[in-house]
Amino acid sequence: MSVPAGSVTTMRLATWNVNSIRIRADRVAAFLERADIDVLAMQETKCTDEAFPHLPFQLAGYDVLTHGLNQWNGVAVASRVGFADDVATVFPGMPAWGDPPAHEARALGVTCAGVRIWSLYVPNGRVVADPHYAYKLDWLAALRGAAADWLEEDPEARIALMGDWNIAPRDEDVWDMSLFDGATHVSPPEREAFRAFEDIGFTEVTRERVTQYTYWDYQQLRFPRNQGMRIDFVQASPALAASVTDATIERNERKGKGPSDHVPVVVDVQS
DNA sequence: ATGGTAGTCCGACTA
Repeated sequence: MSVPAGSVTTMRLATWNVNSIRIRADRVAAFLERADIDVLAMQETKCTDEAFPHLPFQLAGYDVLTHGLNQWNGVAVASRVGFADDVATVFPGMPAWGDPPAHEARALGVTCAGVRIWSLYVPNGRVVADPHYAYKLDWLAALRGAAADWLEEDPEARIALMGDWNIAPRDEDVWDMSLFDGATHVSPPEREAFRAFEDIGFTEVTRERVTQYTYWDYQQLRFPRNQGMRIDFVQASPALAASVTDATIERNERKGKGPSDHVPVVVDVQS
């Protein structure tokens, strides 16, 4: 980014659950170019670091840092403004899962042009009675604790917690609340876990700027009927939230051949 | 029409 000193420039950040990057790399790279994105946080890449398709991103002018262990989960960040060397694949206190317990590939922290980006794939939870649900709440509580510590260390830090939160924080974030009675994504404890980021100073910066679902199930003609959910969000630290100028949800990316079931969420920030 | 969608690695799991 070569600009005259003193001029105001903006940086476009985006997050997108790509639901397998190997079958969608060309489509994702084309979106980055078309939408003029500087940094993209991806979730559900569903591939190992070795298998990640870097070429389409390189051709579009992006470098990609990846964190994938197997065919499940997987996160990555593509940047055309570079990366600092402070890369993290877990946040402090992040819960492990499984037997033997291990950290899943659900978080990737990188710094791009002074913004600390966390690409996050919050555990789904499945059903309220499932151990995955408790894991989800533990994971969110640990993330909040870590984020509070980062802000305590540096109150001016520009931090973006962006990704697939697997939570619909408000009733209007699902098309029919009666169908979600007793389900995950809308339960009070999940909603409180999401809201509680406010208490440590974070602001969800897309809500006040755009109204749109971010996810439509592949089944039951959910997209043509606009029966979706809003579950992808950007929680910004105070310094970053203050520099946000716009936000969009790229609904058109759900159309056409071979879409992800999620669409990109874009945030413009002053650099 | 007793299925239904789409991804992974290849009958089952995840979302």
